[in-house]
Amino acid sequence: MKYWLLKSEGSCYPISELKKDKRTSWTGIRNYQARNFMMKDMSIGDLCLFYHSNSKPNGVYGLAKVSSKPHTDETQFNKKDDHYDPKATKEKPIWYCVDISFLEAFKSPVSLDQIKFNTNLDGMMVRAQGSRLSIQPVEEKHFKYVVERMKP
DNA sequence: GCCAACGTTGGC
DNA sequence: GCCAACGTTGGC
Repeated sequence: MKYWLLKSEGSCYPISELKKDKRTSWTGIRNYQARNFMMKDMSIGDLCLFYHSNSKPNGVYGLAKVSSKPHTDETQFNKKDDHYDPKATKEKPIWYCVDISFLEAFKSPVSLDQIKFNTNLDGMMVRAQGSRLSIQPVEEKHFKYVVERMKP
């Protein structure tokens, strides 16, 4: 069992949308490191912190679970999609994604400020300056601590 | 809206 | 393979 943090722009696809959809394909990832996490390291049942960036406040808004093996991200072939990649072909896809399922929307988010100033979360990747990676591995102790709502 | 950090591209 | 230029992300 592994733990992850998935970033989404709050205005783009918030946890409330995932709650409605129940399940979605995590498409549009166009970064090799993030893609490789999905292709090689994620397993069905892994738990994910659902993080909103560009929000007020930024932070973890809920939980999701990996619910499929990696498969091709169809948006790479769609010219009308924001994430269209002209270099990708059906024969040689470049981008992959997994499906995730809704687990929980927090009543109140665990804000980035709370995460930053809590010594129990020292070393958590999302705290690092300039950390732009949209899929991040999370240590079990950090995951559990956030889920327990920052209580000791 | 600004801008620092960082990933990607492309010329050499 | 280097690195400058450029585009994007994301916190503020």
